[in-house]
Amino acid sequence: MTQNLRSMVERLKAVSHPLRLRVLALLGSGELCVCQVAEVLQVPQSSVSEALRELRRAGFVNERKEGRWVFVSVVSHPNTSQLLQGILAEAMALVEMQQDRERVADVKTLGIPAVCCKVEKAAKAEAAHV
Amino acid sequence: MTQNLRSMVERLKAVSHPLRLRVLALLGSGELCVCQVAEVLQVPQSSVSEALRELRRAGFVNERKEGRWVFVSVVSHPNTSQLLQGILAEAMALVEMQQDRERVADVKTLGIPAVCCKVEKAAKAEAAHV
DNA sequence: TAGATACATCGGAAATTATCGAAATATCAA
DNA sequence: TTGATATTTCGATAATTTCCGATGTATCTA
Repeated sequence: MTQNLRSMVERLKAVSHPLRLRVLALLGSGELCVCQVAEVLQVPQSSVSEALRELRRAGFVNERKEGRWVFVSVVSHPNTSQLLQGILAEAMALVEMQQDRERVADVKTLGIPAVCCKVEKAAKAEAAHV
Repeated sequence: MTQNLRSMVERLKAVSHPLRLRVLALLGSGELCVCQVAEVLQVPQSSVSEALRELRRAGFVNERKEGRWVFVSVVSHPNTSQLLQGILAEAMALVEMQQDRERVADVKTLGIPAVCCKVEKAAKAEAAHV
């Protein structure tokens, strides 16, 4: 709101990208840490990190550090512009996003250590195909 | 609505561009012909034409041919998605757009011939700096 | 018909963006 | 401290986008 043309275009560019829009829609269901996002979307961590950087620059997501982990979420609704609300609502309604949400549910029930910590993740994977 | 990720990204890309967003916001105030848009924004006709092509592909604007002129307008509101409404509302509120709207008022009162037809336009320009 | 003109498309060089492995940074745990 | 690890930043190529003059197309008028 009350911004200029350039900044509005930058904000729109931030979501004009498949991965970045997927990440935003994913966070629409609640806070996640970076490795959870990478796990759900099955993309390199560096790509997720860069996507989040752009979404942060656009003012769409917040970050919260907790030790080694960085938790990201959509900015709180009082400050949310009508623009973000419209984009988020429509993105979350996409068919592709429902699959992502299913994977989020799994990842959340497993918990962060099983998803993000290498050793526990490896152990879980091993147990999966005995 | 009820679209896929790819098409939503394409629609967002269509407005992630200064000229295209300006054109959309301009049409938010009402129908104009292509040459009026070019005159108001002071950009080459080919650029306006290309901008409108993208906005049309994205489903944001309609066209209506009348002889040599092509009139363009924002798609009618019943079919308008929440996404377009949010983008249009925010774009029309930008400071840059108020200046554009002032120029639109001038252009509309002059009428299409004085703005678009080369001979009348030249006569008007000549009269302006006698 | 011929000329004028509103608009669309084309060409193609310049600028921007995407992508992801590799290296850097920061935090934990032993 | 040393090693492990979650995340960010860097590098560098590939792909895409931007931009506008030149050309093409369709419609008007004389």
